[in-house]
Amino acid sequence: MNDRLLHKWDVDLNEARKIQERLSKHLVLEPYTLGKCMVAGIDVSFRKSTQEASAAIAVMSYPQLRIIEISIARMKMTFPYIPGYLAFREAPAILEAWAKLKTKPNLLVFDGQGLAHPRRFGLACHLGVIFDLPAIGCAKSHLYGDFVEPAQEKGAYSHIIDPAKQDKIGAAVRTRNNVSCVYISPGNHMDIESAVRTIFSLTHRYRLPEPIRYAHKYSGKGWEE
DNA sequence: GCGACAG
DNA sequence: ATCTTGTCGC
Repeated sequence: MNDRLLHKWDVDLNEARKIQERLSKHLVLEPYTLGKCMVAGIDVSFRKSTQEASAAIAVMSYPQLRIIEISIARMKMTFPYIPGYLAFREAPAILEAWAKLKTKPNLLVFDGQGLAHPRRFGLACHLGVIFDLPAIGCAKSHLYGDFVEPAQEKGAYSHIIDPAKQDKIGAAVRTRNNVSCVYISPGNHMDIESAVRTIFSLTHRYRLPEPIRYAHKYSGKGWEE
């Protein structure tokens, strides 16, 4: 964790944008090779009625993909959902769940965008930079950039292009036959091809990679009592 | 002004 | 994301 880059989350939109632009200078895009490690799936669910957020971090061993530890944290949410600023809504709960985690993972998979973002700094980049760990954004829907629909067969993918600079910022990926795409982009210490390759390695029977499936399952399980 | 818009 | 039952399709 790079404590020097921690900042307040209760800010206005102009300040939030400046924080994204400042922290994005710390992004490192580089090849990543998946090997024996601890991989974490991270997801947050909400309760509209109580204005509460529930973050879950599911740590799994790779390549066994067995659950090693689950950390859940609930808290009041303050920041609204604004496309392009998801980190300011979800990060506080994620950081609290992280603090309670015994097993610190060395690869992070987030339920949201990474580089495929208007300012190239989605949720996966923001927390990937703060944790200073390899991170991947794995979103269930598209936010920013142009792409052509990949073939329907598992394994097919096409690059997401930034309409501003015309360069690659991610990929629309078919993880199973005849399912909708997932949108993959680098978070930190990761390049596009490494991110796509890694997501395929973490995906088995379902559309979403295993760490994300478990994180989603447990984030919605923090409401009992 | 119009359409798009992670969770 | 959340609020919700049954229901269409492989």
